[in-house]
Amino acid sequence: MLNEEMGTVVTGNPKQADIARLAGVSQPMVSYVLNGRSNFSIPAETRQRILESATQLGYEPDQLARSLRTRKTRTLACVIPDIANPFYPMVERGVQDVAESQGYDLMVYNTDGDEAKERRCLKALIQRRVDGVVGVFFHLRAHDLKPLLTRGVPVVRLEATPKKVGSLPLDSIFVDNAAAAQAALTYLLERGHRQIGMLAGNGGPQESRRSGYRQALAAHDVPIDERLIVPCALSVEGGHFATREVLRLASRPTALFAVNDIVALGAMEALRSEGLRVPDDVAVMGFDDILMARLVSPALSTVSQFQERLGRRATELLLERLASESPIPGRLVQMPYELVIRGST
Amino acid sequence: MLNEEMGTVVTGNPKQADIARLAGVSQPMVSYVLNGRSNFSIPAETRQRILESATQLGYEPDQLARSLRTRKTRTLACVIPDIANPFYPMVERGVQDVAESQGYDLMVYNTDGDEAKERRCLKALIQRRVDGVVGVFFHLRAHDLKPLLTRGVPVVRLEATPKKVGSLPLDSIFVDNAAAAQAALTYLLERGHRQIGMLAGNGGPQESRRSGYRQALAAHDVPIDERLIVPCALSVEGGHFATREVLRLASRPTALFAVNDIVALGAMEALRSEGLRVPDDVAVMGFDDILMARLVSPALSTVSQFQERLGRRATELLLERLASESPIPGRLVQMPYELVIRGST
DNA sequence: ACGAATAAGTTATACGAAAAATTGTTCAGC
DNA sequence: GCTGAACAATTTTTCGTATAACTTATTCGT
Repeated sequence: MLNEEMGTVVTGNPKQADIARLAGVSQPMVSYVLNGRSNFSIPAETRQRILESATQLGYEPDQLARSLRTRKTRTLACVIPDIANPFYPMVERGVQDVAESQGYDLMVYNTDGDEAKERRCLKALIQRRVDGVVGVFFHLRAHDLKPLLTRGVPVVRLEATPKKVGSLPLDSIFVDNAAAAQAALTYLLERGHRQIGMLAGNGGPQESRRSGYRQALAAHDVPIDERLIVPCALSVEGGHFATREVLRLASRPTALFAVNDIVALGAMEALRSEGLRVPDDVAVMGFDDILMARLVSPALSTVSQFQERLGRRATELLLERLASESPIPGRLVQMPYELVIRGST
Repeated sequence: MLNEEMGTVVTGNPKQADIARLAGVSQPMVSYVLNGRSNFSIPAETRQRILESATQLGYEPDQLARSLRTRKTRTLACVIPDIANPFYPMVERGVQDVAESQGYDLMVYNTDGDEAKERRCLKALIQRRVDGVVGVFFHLRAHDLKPLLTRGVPVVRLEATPKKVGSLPLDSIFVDNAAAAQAALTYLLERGHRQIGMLAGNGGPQESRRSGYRQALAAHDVPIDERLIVPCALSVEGGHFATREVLRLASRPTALFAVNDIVALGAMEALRSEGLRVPDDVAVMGFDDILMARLVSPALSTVSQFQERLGRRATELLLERLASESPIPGRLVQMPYELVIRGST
């Protein structure tokens, strides 16, 4: 298309300068009108002319340029280990919905709980100048997040245990995993189980859940048989395999507590393939309450963490900081869990 | 901290200009060294001085400024209906992995298959100057994507039917859902089923699957009983409810074909609650092969679309365009499906 | 010894929008 | 008639980086 003034061909996107030329005003005038924030009045006729030129050219503002100038990207980041882990989609959805409601877009990073990836991700967050971060970090501690925090980027961590708070813009939102695991175990103990296997790996919230397991047994004066605590990969196959292991023991357990629902499903699969009935021969308890839990049969007893609410609340904390002018000291927010008893126990 | 030259307080992030001052060179020199792309040589000593100054100040490049200048954001967008739908996490993961391997970060948008949200999303993609988009669009057609495409932003659509290709940078990658549904139905027909119910709603790929259902019946000269085609919401509850409906019919089906696995699981739930055995009383066939499918018992027969591969391949197509200097005409790529027979049929 | 080529920089400008500073003009008040 | 608000709009500067274009010595071939 041709520009009437000079006959030059206009490549690329129309910008405010193009609108200005067409409307016969200056570029800043266009900016003022389009953003509606000028401390002085603009004649309705001029305003109209500018708006019309804008639509005529099909103008779309360049967020990059705007962000560079304003130092705000209207972008949040959601850092999680793995979106393919059924626990996280609902978390992300919660984050997304709250972010979107306030006009923020979302970047998503999968770290696989890998330290190198977490660090790479951190660097990307800094360089991209995201406005805020909600994330699950298995390796990065408050100290590692400092480069972000001191640059004024608030972070909300999703945690499994209470964390110390400081003055940096770092909040922690947590479900007390140890207490939740203890509640689950207590239920099994009260149902009369004494030989209870635990399937868990290392890292992340698994430690807290295992310690909840220990505390519950101790509280009921049940001696802890270390052989019943079986290391296990966080997958269906991991649960399957670990269950076969534990069934070989002379002191075969009457109940299994899996570190999460995926592992629990693997356990149920293994039990079924061994011809054992759930819950009559072996009871199974999971953790997380993913969608699948209520759909298997028998339906899986588990501990719900209300993942979507977790994501929503975390993002609310973040947005609160972004809205507030005065600095807010670090906060620690506890979120509820709920023991969900179904057919598997 | 103080700047030695003027005693001014340095707020904000260190920038190249700060490094330059510290190293006693000009800002462009810093840019040249840090990016390693100068057509002229730089003495090792100067280079060293600059690099040291950079690390000393804890410099992190500003992607915003860089993107504004280079017109590249190294950002891809992944547009999907709902990450909480178990079909999509693996797609996203595939996209993410390929994107990451080439140094691209990912923005994720959930549209809920809602037209207004799809349009809002489109606007955001334009304004943010993402480098490319892979997405599932239920409402936006090629024409609607033009604002993106003419601005040079390539798009890869995930589809359920073959699409026309043009000269714009728009690719379609599809699994022939009609053929896949037909294959699933053919299997049921060959197993002797004649009364086969279909649970499906409207929109998206559901139309293709329903038409595959019709074609298969027609090909086997089985008259189509419209009452067996039950409208159904895309959820476990939807499947449950629709199944109860279909069981009320005088001509009760001996098999059910659900439009996706979630609905199929709802159907199995309903059948179980009615005291019917799967597959002996009623066989159930799903679609998608989500993780859950193989974990329920009986395990669900279904049609796999290899979601992760879908996401990976789509992103590869996108990156191919971004890497290529010469324009590439629109492409249409067919991806395989696979009938997965398990215990439910 | 001369011009050309090279080394090692510097200066200037663009990217697009927003914010700050500046220039005119009009008009009220004295 | 003059000062100074009030207004209307313009011009300039800024954000941080990349890159083209230009400068100044120094070296080198002939």
